[in-house]
Amino acid sequence: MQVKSGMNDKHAGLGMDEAALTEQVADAMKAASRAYVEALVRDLAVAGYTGLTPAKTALISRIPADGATASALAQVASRSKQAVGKLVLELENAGYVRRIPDPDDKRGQLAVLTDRGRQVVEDGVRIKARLAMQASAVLGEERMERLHRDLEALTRLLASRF
Amino acid sequence: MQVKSGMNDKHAGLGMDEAALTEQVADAMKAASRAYVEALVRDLAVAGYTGLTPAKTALISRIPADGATASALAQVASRSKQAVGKLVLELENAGYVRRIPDPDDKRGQLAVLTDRGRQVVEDGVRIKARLAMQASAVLGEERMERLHRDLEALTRLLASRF
DNA sequence: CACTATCGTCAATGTGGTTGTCGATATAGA
DNA sequence: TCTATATCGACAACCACATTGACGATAGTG
Repeated sequence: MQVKSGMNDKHAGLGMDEAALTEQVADAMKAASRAYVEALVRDLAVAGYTGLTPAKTALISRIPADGATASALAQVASRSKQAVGKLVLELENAGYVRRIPDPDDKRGQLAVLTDRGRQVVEDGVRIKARLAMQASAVLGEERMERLHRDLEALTRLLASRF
Repeated sequence: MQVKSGMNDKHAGLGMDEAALTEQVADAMKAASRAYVEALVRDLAVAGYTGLTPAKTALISRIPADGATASALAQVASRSKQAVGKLVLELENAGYVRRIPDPDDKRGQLAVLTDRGRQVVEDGVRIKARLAMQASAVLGEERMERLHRDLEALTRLLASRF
């Protein structure tokens, strides 16, 4: 926004530091998001739920009780149909999901949770709640919310800067 | 930490919200870090530097003026030698890097920047500085620093919780 | 009935990474 | 000096995650 003004010289000494700062922050964002997902997957593995990956855990938690088509899941998960189809297949092989013919559409399959699938989703919610409590214990809720807001503000800035 | 106490009922109404919060924050962290890297790569592409990807931009900025071996780069970039070797090869094909025999070690190759490679690193620094300025204009430096600290605190929490 | 949109799948590709293996060279120890 | 052992970079295989394009089959609309 203030980029138009030619006051580059003023920041000459700080330019490097500021650049390093944002890049470090970007690295920190990536590290933190990875750490979160890995903690979730690891805790699930500890609880006995094997064969899960970050992408699969993210997808399975979005399967409603009455099932969903791959296309519907693709929409809510912002993924391609192909990507979802593959993940659903792997979730089926791992025993968390069963695919049944869609009674309303002979083209489609309905992905429904197995008993084990329902269990992993339930335990996933518990694990996420525990992670949230631990995070709040360290930062506090207010700080978590500000973190969330600031991250979204940065995302908006960086994305809409086309 | 407070997980031992059995006061789950007390948070019954908030449990879901808190869980959703951290997951949303994790998504926000991922989105923001992606947006940053994509902004960088896109700005470089606009500046005429094609054939670059996030991983390549991250690596090329770590190549010192006098060059480095793949193994040395692997260490500073926390990647495997193979991953670095592949990226260096692609950077060479794109014209940003040249590999010369290491005078001190007949086994190794030295990756050195070409003129174009030096240019892309320089312009990358400028682009990062601009991104940092824009970010500071939105959040302010203090808020950026707090963001950084909080992200690192969360990463520590999630990683050392094994 | 014909046309078009959508269903899920196949194939190919891209990006970013891993482990294991291997010949060649470095280097330290007996 | 000779012999282990460590390291260099490369090859192959593989994994995770995602994309686009094409396709047959079915749905739905005019």
